[in-house]
Amino acid sequence: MKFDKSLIATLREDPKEAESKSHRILLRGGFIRQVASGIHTYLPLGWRILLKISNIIREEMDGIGGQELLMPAISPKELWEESGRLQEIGDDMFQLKDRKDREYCLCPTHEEIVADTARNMIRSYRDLPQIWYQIQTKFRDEPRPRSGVIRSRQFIMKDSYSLDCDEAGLDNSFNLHKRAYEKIFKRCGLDFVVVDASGGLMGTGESKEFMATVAGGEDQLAICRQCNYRANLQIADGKGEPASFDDLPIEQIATPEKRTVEEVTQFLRVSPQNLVKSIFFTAAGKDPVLLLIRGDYEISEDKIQRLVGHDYQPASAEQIRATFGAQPGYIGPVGMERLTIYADDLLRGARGMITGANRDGYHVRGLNLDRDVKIDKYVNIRKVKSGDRCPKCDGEMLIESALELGHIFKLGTKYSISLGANFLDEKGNSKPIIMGSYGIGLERIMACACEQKSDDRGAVWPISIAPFDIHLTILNPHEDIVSSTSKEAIELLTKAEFSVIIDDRDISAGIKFNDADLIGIPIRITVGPKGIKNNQLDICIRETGEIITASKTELVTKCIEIRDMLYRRING
RNA sequence: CGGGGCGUGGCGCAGUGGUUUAGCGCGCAUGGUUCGGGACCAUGAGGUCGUGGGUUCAAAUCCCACCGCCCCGACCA
Repeated sequence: MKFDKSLIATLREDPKEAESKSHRILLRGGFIRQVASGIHTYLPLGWRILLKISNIIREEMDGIGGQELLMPAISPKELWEESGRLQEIGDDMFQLKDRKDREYCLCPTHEEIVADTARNMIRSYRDLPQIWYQIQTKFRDEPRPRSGVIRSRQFIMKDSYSLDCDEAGLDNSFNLHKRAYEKIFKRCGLDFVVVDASGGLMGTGESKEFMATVAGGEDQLAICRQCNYRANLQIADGKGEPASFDDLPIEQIATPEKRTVEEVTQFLRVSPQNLVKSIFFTAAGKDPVLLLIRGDYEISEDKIQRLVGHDYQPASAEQIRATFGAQPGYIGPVGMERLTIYADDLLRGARGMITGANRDGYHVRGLNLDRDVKIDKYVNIRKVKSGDRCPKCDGEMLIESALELGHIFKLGTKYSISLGANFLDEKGNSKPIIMGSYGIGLERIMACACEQKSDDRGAVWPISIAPFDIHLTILNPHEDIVSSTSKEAIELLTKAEFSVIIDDRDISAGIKFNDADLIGIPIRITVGPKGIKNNQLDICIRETGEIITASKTELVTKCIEIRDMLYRRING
């Protein structure tokens, strides 16, 4: 492909809207173009990367017996009402009407369509197991798209779905996906870890996330320094140190305008460990719960929702005032026997604690959990913090920021039951199909490669997903000797099945080199009059900056060597 | 949804009530000189100053409303 005839517009300056590394590089290098918030055009260079990624994914999905199909991006609203997810997904769902006023959703994922297909096509245990997958555009009306392509409202996902007769079959499909995913991300040249994750709205079954460790990622992981325990911070468990203080009689103390843990600890000159935070959760039509946690920890909403249900949310200030007779910041468990109270297990037996007095401007001190409060249950509802001990091996836990590349879930029967996707087993009994669902964000792989592999000059694409293998930079293209040599080189390289982008623009060398660095093709070959005089072409490896010289006759062999070396570096 | 910021040729910006045709750098077009890490000269094209209303003799500039985009937070299969 010729550079000057292609739709590549590199920008000299960073576009002002781009903040994250990947967003800057993708915009500046002409890989993507933003059309609206969270909605992008993938320009030829970016699209070639996404196609390379798709091919790797296809190979590995086909390798585990996946069958590729394509479901519609648009679907009748009723399907989502049937599964109950219209309400769960809420405003994140893009919706539209046709000319007859019939209502549709733009699919954010496809469990409902899969279950609908299965209920019509799967009859017998003999039809199972199945793995269906597609590579398709998804829509989610994110409240805040960010970081370019990392959190967008329209994006490409490989989603697959497994259908099995029983749990053992699901385990098998799940493990097949786990291994395929490990191969996929490795082949894309990324550094990643597999962590325990929360099913969220997908269900409560086992789930694993494939996380790339990057600075400024959207998610946080708790990772043990010693063993292999690693989990999404939302669900991670850790051992903390219990803390207890002097046993004193309970008394009210004035804490005017001191609401937050920080304000109260400063005002009373105590440590955050000495405080008990009270968090009130409510759900429509259900009894509210009061949750207690020590001041030096944050609650994990995920753990709480697992405990009480996904419909529970933090209460509004009005609900808090109505129940406790005090403003948020001054509420506490004392005298609230009529409420269900769950306390974090680190608070078990704690004495001499400080908490809200259910009176504006006052806290109580000398709180003894065993003596002064009726705790219904002690459970772990806190987020791990750096320095906590690993639940498996007691090693030190670290918190790292990460980017979610893929997520695999054991759905079980959530969708097959709600949509009536059943099969007949050997004995002729009708049973719900056991499902799993498995997603990979394609643009996130592309962005992640930027985040992890680029340098201050621009992108450094892993050769497996690079838009081209070779960037041919032709200097002084009008000199006959240069043009004839470069023609020969192109012919040789093309014959050897390299994909080549050819830059013979009549502009200064520096621009061409800088563009090549920015675009980040793994191998750059320079053809110029100086080299030709010495019968040599320069081959530059983008990743290392290493320059290897080759004569025309050696060119192809050396490029093959370098390409193989770059692949070995990825695949080991 | 809360807080902050920004909308002026393709990109980055200046101009914040009164110099006739709204500037600058980059890019773009034409011609010429250059040519191994963002060269130079000359000429030229390109703008409803986000949108709508208002104030004024006069608005990119002041006021009001709306829209869009970015960042932090809330949220996030």
